[in-house]
Amino acid sequence: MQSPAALAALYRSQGRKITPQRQLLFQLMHENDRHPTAEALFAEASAQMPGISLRTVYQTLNELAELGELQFIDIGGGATRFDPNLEDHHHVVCTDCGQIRDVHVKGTAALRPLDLEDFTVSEVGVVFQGVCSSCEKSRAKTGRSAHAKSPALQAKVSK
Amino acid sequence: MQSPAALAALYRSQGRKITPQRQLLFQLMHENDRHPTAEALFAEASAQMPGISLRTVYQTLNELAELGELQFIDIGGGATRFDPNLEDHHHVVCTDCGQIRDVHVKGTAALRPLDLEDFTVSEVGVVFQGVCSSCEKSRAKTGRSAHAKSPALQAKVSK
DNA sequence: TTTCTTGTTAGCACAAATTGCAGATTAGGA
DNA sequence: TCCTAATCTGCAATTTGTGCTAACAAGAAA
Repeated sequence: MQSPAALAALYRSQGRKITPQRQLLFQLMHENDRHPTAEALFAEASAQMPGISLRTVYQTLNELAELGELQFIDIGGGATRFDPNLEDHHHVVCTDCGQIRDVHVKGTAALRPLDLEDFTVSEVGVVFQGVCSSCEKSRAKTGRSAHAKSPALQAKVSK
Repeated sequence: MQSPAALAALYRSQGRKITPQRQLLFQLMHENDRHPTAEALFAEASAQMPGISLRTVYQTLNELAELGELQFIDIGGGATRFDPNLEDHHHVVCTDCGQIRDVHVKGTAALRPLDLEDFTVSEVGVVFQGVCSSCEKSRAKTGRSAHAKSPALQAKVSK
């Protein structure tokens, strides 16, 4: 996603208005690598602008996605997450805490769908699942099984 | 997912009961490669067993997932989809009609997360996005842009 | 075959995430 | 400053899925 200033220019060039709400959301999403949900972003925004509407957050996120300034990420767990990172990258999900991290991946160009006919592929997405180090630690302590998943991801992790 | 007969045996061995509802759902999911949503499966089941409850469909799908007999797939578009294919495979999504197809992929073992520390990866999932041949055709006819997405996937396709 | 116990089902209420709508508000040009 | 179209807010509605419970029915035991 571009800088707040660049986005403002883009918006103006399209006859869209620059409102305080949009400016705030531009700031909050710019270089945000936490993959927030709409609700999470709403919470952050509310702290700085009490009274801002959740509806406005959804609206703005949808606009930015239409403009190609951010991506939706759906990896199960209920809510859609938003990713302003426009580089060619992929995701790692901790099956314990639900945290999502960006990763660059080597070798995606060599991926070959073996039995795919009559289909024009335009994009490839890779999702790694595993356990982050902090969950690994708390797991060792509590002696939890490697298959125990966080409530957030329980039976929701997809391949 | 195992055959309906094998599943019945598995269920019995665990003290679970074999009900007509379960038998029907076992049949409908066995070797089903359409990746249905719970609602879609409910519709199919209702045709053969009027009165079956959507609640029962959800319940049975969750059971089968707990038993490791099927996977959940979340690729955006709202509803979770179910996949009884237990082979090591991946998915292709048509961004136009939302159809999901199974594919085997060569080269996944060579995928290397480049900037990933403190994380133990246990699984890798690959999703290809593109356009299936039938959508390609109807697209040529109507002259639709390559970015027009189906309502089902509109602004919901994740990487 | 009848009985009994316990797992299941159906159905509805409820919850979470997201969108539709409409009236009140405001950015930004005239 | 004024005007108008774009935007925002708040709420209703929608979609997807789960919690709960009374009615029901497998399947073991008698």
